[in-house]
Amino acid sequence: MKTEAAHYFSRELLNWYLANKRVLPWRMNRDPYRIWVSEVMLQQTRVDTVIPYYERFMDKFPTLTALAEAPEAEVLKCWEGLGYYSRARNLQAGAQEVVSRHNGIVPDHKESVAALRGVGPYTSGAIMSIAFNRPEPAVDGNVMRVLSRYFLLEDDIAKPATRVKIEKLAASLIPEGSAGDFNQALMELGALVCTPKSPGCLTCPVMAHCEGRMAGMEHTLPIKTKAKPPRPETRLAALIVGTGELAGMVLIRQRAETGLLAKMWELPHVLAPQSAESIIKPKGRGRKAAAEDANATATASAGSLQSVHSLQSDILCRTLSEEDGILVRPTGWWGEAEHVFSHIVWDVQVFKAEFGFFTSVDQSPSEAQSPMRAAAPKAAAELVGMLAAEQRSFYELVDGIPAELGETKMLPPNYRWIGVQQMKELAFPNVFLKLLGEYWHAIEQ
DNA sequence: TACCCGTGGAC
DNA sequence: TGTCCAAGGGT
Repeated sequence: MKTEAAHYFSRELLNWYLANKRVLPWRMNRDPYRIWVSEVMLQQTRVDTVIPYYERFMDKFPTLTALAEAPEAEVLKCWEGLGYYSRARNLQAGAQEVVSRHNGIVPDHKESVAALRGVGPYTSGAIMSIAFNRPEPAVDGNVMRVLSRYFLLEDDIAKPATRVKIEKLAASLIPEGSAGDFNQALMELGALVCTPKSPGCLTCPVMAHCEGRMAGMEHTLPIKTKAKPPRPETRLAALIVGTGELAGMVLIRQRAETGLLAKMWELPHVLAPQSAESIIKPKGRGRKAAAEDANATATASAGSLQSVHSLQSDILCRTLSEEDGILVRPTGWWGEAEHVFSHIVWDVQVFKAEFGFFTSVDQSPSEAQSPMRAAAPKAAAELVGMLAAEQRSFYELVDGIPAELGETKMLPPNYRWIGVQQMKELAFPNVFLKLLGEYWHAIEQ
């Protein structure tokens, strides 16, 4: 059953959309492949951000077959900077499924589309309605906000059950024969008028019967529980520069096939142990205050930030040898960068380092020669003490590596030396794109 | 269910 | 500067 208010809502919204819809590159036609790519890119991503990526992507992979047959690395490179990289790999996997299971034609069949990799309830509904005009709901954050306000729904939209409920409502509102336009109208209204912060009720085509607005609740709806704040992590990264024949090159590594930033390239880095992190970032304090603390502590003990950096670079090199089996020696602190994920915040401390062997025995740290040892903050003293013995033998090992072995034979399979040119071929997360960009720029001078 | 997955813009 | 959050899906 459909109430009078619902009829009014659907009609007015649809008319508004037809008169006000934006011109967007994925609205040129109703090619299911083009719709599909746009919907995946638009997941958790703004229209303005997506447009240039979409243009480049469709230019490079104009057809579903082209995408299915492309090297995965090229797809990932095309997605570089857009985030949520599993979307790119799942999209290609989905395209390959269409090739193998549906003769390369996106099926006009709800269950088949929904079964494709990376296609969930929203994307399935979007493809079915926009490309095939099938009366399926496509409920995203916009739709939940618009309908929560219009029908004064106080369900928590962060809960999956709420999306299911709103899907049923949205399905009941689809006007005969206009599923694609109506679903896009709901999202367009949410994006342009019924916005999260300051909804433009005065220009809203359905203001007259909006229950949320009539109750004065347009600013409090929708109800949404707050997300957990991201956990902070200090990452110790190595900018390992080549010497001799490898001068001008940098050592990078590729991440694992699953998980965070899967298959992306990066500077080698390790998680700073809690004990070391707490020296720099006392609990519950901001980074700035923490840095001042570190300064103050270090100054008081006649060491300075240098001592903290020395401790960190020792941990970095030791952990890198343990975890990846590569032997490097730090040559100094290089820089810092922040990287914010949905659930983690990285404070990346970058240390310059050299690979493999060292010719000068004088560079070998010892109790007497390492300023960091003598000057380490009290909190670090214990940790330094524990590490000292291992540390000495570690550097003795590093110093003993012959040059030719160090430079060529001892790279793990996921490690590569690159010059500035390979940056165009390999996909990096933004933080390493930025850091490496700064490095190439610096050595140009 | 509750996490895990990026990034940038707006306020 | 911090906070929210954007056309979500996978596990």
